[in-house]
Amino acid sequence: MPRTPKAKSFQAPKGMNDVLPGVQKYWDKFYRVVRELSLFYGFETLETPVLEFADLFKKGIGLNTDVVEHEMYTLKTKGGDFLALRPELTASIVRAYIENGFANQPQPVKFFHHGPVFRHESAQAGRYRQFHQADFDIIGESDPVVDAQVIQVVYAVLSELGLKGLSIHINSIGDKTCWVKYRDELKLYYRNKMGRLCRNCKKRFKENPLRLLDCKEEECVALKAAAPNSIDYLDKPCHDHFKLVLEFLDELNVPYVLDPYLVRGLDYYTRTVFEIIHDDATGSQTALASGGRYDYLVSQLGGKPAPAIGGSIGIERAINEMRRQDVKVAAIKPKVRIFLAQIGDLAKKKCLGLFEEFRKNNIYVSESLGRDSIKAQLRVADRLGADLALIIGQKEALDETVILREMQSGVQEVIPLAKIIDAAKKRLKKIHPRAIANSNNS
RNA sequence: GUGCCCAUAGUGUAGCGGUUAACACUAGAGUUUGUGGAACUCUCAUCACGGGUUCGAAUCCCGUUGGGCACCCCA
Repeated sequence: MPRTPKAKSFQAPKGMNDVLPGVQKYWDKFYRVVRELSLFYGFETLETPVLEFADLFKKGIGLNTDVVEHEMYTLKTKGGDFLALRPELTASIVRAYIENGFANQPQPVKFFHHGPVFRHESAQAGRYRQFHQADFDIIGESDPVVDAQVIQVVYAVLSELGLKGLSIHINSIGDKTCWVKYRDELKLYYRNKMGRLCRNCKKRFKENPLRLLDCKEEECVALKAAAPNSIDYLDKPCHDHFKLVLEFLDELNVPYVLDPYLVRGLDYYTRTVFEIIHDDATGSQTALASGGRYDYLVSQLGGKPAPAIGGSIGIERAINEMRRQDVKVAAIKPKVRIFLAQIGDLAKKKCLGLFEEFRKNNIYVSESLGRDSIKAQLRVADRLGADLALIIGQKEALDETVILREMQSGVQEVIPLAKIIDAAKKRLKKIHPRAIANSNNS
């Protein structure tokens, strides 16, 4: 049933947020870091549509996962297509890989992808209905070294952001052959303990015993302690693979914790799975990033079989953590050197022209052209911390002159309009002998 | 989807059944009209929305919406 807000003024839909100017500097920082590292590690940027066929996710992520079952935004188009707002990036990346014939390029292919994703769940701190992910994926390579590399990039991004207290939780959940054995073992273990399991877990026992290990109910956690580990049921190839991943991580000197009970909520994972977690003082943990290997996904979505691994960072979570840890981030905001003040329409016109000229000379100028009172304009100039104010009044506009005022001292001089750029440059150089006058940033 | 808590100017708060809804900061206008930083004056809230109880509601009750937390799940 359709519903529109009753309130007289509109609000953003639940769980969807405006990113206000005040926090842009964190986003800028994030994108700067992530772009730099993706280039350095050889990931090529890929962008995919926000909407995909709903089936892509049903098939890719798994019908019985919460993400697909309860959290997907779906819609039917006029043409009758069933589309969905992407709940994650991996399935789209794989689709793009197959559709654009990347299988015929030198393997592996390394993609960097970022953008908004959507999940219809109840919003709370660090959990939104629209949030952003940055994804690193390597498709077409099974060597465990790329597992380590993906983990390394993701970890590098978070630590380059200045985040402290990160730990990498890692596990291997094996592949199809291991699962058969392990699932049986789990069922065997839990069979006579059914009575002590929570309601959800009773369901899990039937549908997906692996998820029993995900439960946080006290009873279930207790039972879990003695449950068989997936690691013990890895077959030889999976075991060797995992062992090498860990050895590579040792070599990279990234801190990790073996977490035998780490299983992920998406069906496509095989072998390596990981989460990068921040533990805060109160003991609560937030996953800032996660990922894993998905060796069957490409073929499952109709491509020529290709092994793959990926990791994604929750951008909002990373940024929230930066703010919580009080990471110092400089705003990308040019230092205001010159302020243009005017009185009268003719003067406004002259200011408009001057504005362009300063821009071409790479000098950052500011203004408050909409304000008519000179007093109010100078107040703004002062607040912005401008070094110089250039004032064009009615008289100056007619004379083709400009008043150049040094804000600090209040000393003024009348300069011909034609010479103002040079005069202003010279004056700025005097005020900031070391700064390069034509750099527009401090 | 479940449970608990919350909602007053842009921000942070006061108000606890009867007030011109208060205070601080911010913002805008101004203090004899062409010059900033101080001071002062003024301006900015249909008290989230809708309904009810009451002579009277920001204040009590119900619903909605939104926010927070926990569960669930996840980034």
